[in-house]
Amino acid sequence: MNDRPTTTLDQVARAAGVSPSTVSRILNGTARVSEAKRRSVEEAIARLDYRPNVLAQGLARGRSLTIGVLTQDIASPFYSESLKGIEEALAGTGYAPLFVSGHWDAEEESRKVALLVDRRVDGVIVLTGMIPDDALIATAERVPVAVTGRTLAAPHLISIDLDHEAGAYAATRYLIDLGHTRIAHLAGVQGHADARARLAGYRRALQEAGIAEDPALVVDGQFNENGGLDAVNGLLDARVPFTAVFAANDQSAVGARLALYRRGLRVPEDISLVGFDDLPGSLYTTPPLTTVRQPAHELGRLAARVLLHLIDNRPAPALDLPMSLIVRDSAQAPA
Amino acid sequence: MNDRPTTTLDQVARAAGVSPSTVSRILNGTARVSEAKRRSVEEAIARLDYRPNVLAQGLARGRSLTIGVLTQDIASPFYSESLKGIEEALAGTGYAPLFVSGHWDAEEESRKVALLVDRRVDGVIVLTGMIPDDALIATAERVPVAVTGRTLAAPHLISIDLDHEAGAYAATRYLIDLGHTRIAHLAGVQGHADARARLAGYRRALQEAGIAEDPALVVDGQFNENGGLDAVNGLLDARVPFTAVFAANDQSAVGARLALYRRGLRVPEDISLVGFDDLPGSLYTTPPLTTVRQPAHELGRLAARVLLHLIDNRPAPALDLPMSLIVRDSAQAPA
DNA sequence: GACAAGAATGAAAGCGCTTTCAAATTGCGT
DNA sequence: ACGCAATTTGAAAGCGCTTTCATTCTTGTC
Repeated sequence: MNDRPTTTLDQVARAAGVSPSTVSRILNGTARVSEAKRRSVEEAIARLDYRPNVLAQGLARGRSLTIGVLTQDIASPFYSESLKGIEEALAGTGYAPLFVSGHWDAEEESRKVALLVDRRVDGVIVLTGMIPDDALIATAERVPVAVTGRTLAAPHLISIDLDHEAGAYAATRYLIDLGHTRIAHLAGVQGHADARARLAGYRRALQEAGIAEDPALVVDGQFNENGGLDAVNGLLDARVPFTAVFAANDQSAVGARLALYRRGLRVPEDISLVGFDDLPGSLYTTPPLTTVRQPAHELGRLAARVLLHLIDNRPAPALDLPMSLIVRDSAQAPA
Repeated sequence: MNDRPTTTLDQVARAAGVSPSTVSRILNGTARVSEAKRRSVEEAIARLDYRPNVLAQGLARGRSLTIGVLTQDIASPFYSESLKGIEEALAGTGYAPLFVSGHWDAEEESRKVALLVDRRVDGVIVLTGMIPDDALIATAERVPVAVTGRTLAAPHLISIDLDHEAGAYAATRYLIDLGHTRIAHLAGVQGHADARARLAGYRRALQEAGIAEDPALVVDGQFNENGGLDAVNGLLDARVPFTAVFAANDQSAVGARLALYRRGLRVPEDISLVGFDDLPGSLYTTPPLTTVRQPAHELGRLAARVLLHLIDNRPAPALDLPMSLIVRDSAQAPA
């Protein structure tokens, strides 16, 4: 660019015949100012179309009015709901969210968090992720942090976790109560905490029902469509008998559903299917998917609110968010 | 926060026994510096764990290294692909994207653009939207703008548009070539330019094929799942005969598909279905959706690249991106 | 009507960095 | 060994705003 006719606070001050301090005071309501000057300044602001430079304000005040948000994939149907929740919670507070993606890579996540810190964000929200606890605790020494998907306590750090184990238990239990005993599980990404917890819930439900776990029934679903597709194909090819599948997330459930469709297996008449997450789209799959609802949107909202409280040292609001089974049409009693 | 032990460039300079200018020069490679000082400064930086304050840099240089991105809904499956493309194109350039959402409201879009300008972003990308052309041209006077979804020419403003009419024509033509003559169209949001263009393409294909347009066949699909669902239900309830539906976007196609499923109508055996957009999920619907591919990801990438070129006055790269019909399994010749 | 207390205002320093400008250093030719 | 140009370096002035501190102007009080 070449031509940028930005008008500054000094110009406004001069135009209004007052000092810069006065203009600043009026802008921020920092102190009482005589009606006459106020009017004259406001007039000058309007006339010159003056807009404060947020960067300069940030530098002077030592706060950027920006919240850094580390997500894994900005296009992930699940996390983007949380982003939306964050955006919503921040709307009207003056803070703007700065989103960065870690792509499920601890290294990259660390780099991105560093980027946020370099930009002097006033707080950081970490939506799950593989970044180690210590790294998080360390950044919490420089800037308040709110993290989801793990339980962790440290100064200037607050964590919000949901009970994935319980959610998975409820889903599996539901299938068992329907009469299923051969329930396949499409497990999530190895090493991912949520994946582990969901598997554990699946196991506990089986165990409580006195159903011996068949290792052949738990296969890798990768948390994505293609993984679910491959997993079910594998099961079918290996002729492992099953009447239901509990997918570790909706995306792999959708993949599973397609695999079944291709083999001419009907859902839920031949095979019952239950997912996890309750993505917006899961309401419109054929048939609509029975799934465990994760309040992604609320989670984002809550994380943002909690962080704001942390930033100005107010006591944090309540932190519990429920998981709930949403019964739709993709599961029924086995034939 | 209370304790923030940020180390500054001055401290580094003092620790290394040089002037701040020298440190700055080393940091930015702005000028040659003796090997000895360089080493000493680098050592000090490492020892103090110094990280430049990007805000301060921005203020001093007059550029924030931030690109503002106006999208409509950060959780939209379509636009988030573009966001990802933008993120990708910006990675490694030093620029970070600042995403804001306009929610398809001209007013809100304007406010959000203002917010971006106040934050002194170095450029703005507008992903479609309802904000009027003049408003865009006006902001282009303060900061370079790249806008998609419309054709517009102005200083410091570049637009990238795709040929929606042609895409819709191709989709409709495909159905006609398959032998369909009763083709319903689930139109997009009223007043939305893309919606209009797609409707026009549908009409042109019909016309060229000598098929008289039946007004009863074009219904409002609202660009979303529920709209598609309602639209098809309406069609079915009104007993309007049709053998195929061309939805103005994939989301409404998914809704349509569910409506058909609920009525026991098979896709594609009974009704053929074609969408528009090629969302990531459309590959996994049952059956996989035949649709017009919009290169959302590439569009984002291109917009970002073009903007970067605009920012430093380099000639812009080529701007054409193709729409293409992706044939999958949701359409076939009528029974 | 004089004086202390309070309110409104401005001067100036500073936030952390870049960059111009001038001074100090170096190298080189002769 | 000397002078000049080419380098390297530092001082200092911003970038646009906030905020402390001191000053001036009002009030209210006796």
